Amino acid sequence: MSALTTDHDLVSTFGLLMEAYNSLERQLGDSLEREVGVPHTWFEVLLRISRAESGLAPMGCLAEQVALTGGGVTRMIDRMVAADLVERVPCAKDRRVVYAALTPQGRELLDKAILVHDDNLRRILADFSAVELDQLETTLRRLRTARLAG
Amino acid sequence: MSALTTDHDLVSTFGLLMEAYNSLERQLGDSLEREVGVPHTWFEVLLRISRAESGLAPMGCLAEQVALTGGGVTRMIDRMVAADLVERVPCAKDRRVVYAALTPQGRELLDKAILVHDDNLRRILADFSAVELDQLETTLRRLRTARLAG
DNA sequence: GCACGATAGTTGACGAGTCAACTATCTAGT
DNA sequence: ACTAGATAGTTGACTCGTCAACTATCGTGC
Repeated sequence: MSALTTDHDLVSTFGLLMEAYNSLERQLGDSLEREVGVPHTWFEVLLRISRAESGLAPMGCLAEQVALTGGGVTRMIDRMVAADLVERVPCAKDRRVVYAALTPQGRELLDKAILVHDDNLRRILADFSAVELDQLETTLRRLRTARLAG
Repeated sequence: MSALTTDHDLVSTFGLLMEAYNSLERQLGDSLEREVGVPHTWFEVLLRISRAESGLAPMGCLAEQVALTGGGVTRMIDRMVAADLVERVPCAKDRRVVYAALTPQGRELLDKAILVHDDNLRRILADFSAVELDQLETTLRRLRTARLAG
C-alpha cells in the first residue's frame, strides 16, 4: 500500500498549518515592507525588544523567540544597528551577555509598524468570530509548547 | 502613548502562530532529517508531487504550495534530481512546463518519511482532543485563503 | 499567419541564515 | 583559589532562496 492511498490526517493538518502561516506571513510581510519599509523579521525583533524587561533583550533570548540561531541573531542585529534601529548594550552583571535595545528611531518605526500590522490583521481576520479567534489562540498557545521528546 | 501600553491582541495572536509553527517545524524537521535523512522542505515537495494528478507536478504549482519563488523551486529540484529522488518530465501539451515526478527511490523515501512524520505528529499532538484538532483544521483552512486585499 | 503580451522555467548576482570553531566570561567542584 | 566545563556571543565558510534578466513557448487579436 502506497502513501497515496493511506490516511494521514495529521500530516495534512500540519501541511495546512504550514500553508496558512506562509500565506499570512507573505502578505503581512509584503505590506510591512511596502508601507513601513521594514522586513517582517525585523518587526518581530523590534516588537520583542520593546516587550522585554526594561526594553533590554539578550541576544540569545531573541534567538529563541524568532527561531534563529545565535549567529543569525548576531548578523540581524548587526544590520539593524547599521540601520540605527537598535543598539547593543553590554550587561554589567554578566559580561558575556549583550542586550539589544531600541533606539528612538527604532521605537518610532515600531510604533508605526504596529499600527499597520494590526490594521492588516483586522482586515484579514474580519470574517473570523471572536470565539473562533479565541479557540485558535488557546490551541496555538498549547502547540507552541508541545514537545516531541519528553 | 507607546506601543508598550496599547492592546494589539491580533498582533500577539499572529506572533503566537509564528512561534507555534516554528517550534513544530523545527522539531519535526530535525526528526525527519535525523531518522530519514531528508530535509523537511524536501519532504513537503515529495509529498505534493505524490499527491499531484498522475504523480506529475508542474514546477510553478509546487512553488505555490511550498511558498517558494520559481527560481527557488528550480534550484531545489536540481538538488533533488542530483539526489535521485525526483526527475524532470517535459510536458507534451505545453512545452514551457516541466513536471517533477518521483523516482522509485523518491517514492520509497517518501513512504518512509510519512510514517516517521505521522508518528511524530501523533506523539506531539497526543494531548489534543479530536474536537480541538478539528476546529484547528477548519480555522487553518480558512486562514490559508484569507486575503488582505480584495 | 503574425506580432504582441502573458506565462513557465532557468540562471547570475546577491542577501540572509546555518554550522562549527573560537573567544570571553561565568560557575561548580575540589 | 584553581581548574574543568558550561554558556553568550561573534566570525568564516558555506547553503539556500530571492530578485531581476533572459529564453522559450503559448494564446489572442488583427
